[in-house]
Amino acid sequence: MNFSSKLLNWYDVNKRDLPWRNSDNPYVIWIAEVVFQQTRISQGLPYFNAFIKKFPDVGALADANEDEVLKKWQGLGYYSRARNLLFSAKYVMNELGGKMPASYQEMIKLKGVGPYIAAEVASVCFGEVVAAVDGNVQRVLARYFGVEEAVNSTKGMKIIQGLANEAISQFRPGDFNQALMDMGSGVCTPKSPDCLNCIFVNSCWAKQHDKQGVLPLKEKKVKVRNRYFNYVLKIVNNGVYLRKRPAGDVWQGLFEPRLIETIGVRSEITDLVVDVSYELYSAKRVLSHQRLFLRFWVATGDTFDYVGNDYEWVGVKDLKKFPVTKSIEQLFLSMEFKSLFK
DNA sequence: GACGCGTGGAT
DNA sequence: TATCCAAGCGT
Repeated sequence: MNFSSKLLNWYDVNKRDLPWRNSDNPYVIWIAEVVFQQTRISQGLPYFNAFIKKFPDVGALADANEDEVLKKWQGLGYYSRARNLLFSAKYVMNELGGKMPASYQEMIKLKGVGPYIAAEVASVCFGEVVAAVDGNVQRVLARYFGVEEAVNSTKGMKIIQGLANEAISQFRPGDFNQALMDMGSGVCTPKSPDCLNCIFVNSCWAKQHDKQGVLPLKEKKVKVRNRYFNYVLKIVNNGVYLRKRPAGDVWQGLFEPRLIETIGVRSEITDLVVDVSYELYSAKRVLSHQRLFLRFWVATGDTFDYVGNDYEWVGVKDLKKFPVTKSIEQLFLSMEFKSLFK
């Protein structure tokens, strides 16, 4: 039995029961693929469900404004995904007469849809024989076929794509793609793969050569940038003002208290922010591409120019009210100030 | 092709 | 605690 048939037999018994698995609605599959881009199932699942509930079809999404969409995305990360979804939904309504694309070539024209998502939607929804190569597929194929080229290099990606194109089922391309993903997610995992329970234990190149802990090879890391964020809280009418973060930076379009960014950890912040009652909390938060050092302050009195004119402040009616208690600390600890807007 | 983009779980 | 990294894509 060939690779594809064996894989599909395994999938028929072991496929995961996920909310979008029994759907061939391209809108639903599209949303799912975007939500779970670089994101674990456990982390994205509640967001996917809430998003589909709030925006059940492409028309509903297109009718939303950016704040509404971002609100459903808050806490998930990679916020340009949400903005691209909205942009593309409007594109579908305005340019495609409200009808979702019906092919790989049409799908990939959507902003935020690349080769992987286009192939996934096309194979699952339209039965197109196109291999969807993501991190899972890279790993499974690199190990099974013994690809020793770095999978994130151009050469390595072409090799993997070629192997996937050869292996894909002509009859069940969508199931094939999802089966490889389930295999990579549950059996052929990045660390300590479950080789003894793998159907390919006797034919996997990496297993035969004891290289399953080494493959797939990857090239270098991205560098991390340090930044220092000093948040200054001033309680006004039992609420705190938030601003919308500007374009071209982290947390774009989300809300935050008054921010003073410094070059390093600076004690002069007390010179900038006069009449500070106390430093509420000091912490650092590590992102994958930036290391943010966050410090929180509480300002009292009128000497601190809280309502600056350098950015858009939110109206008083939208303020979340809370007393100056430890709850603020917990609010910041959990970064929930991003979710103040209900 | 290189770089930027977010969060939370695992080790 | 520090590091890695998980269903990619846009610029």
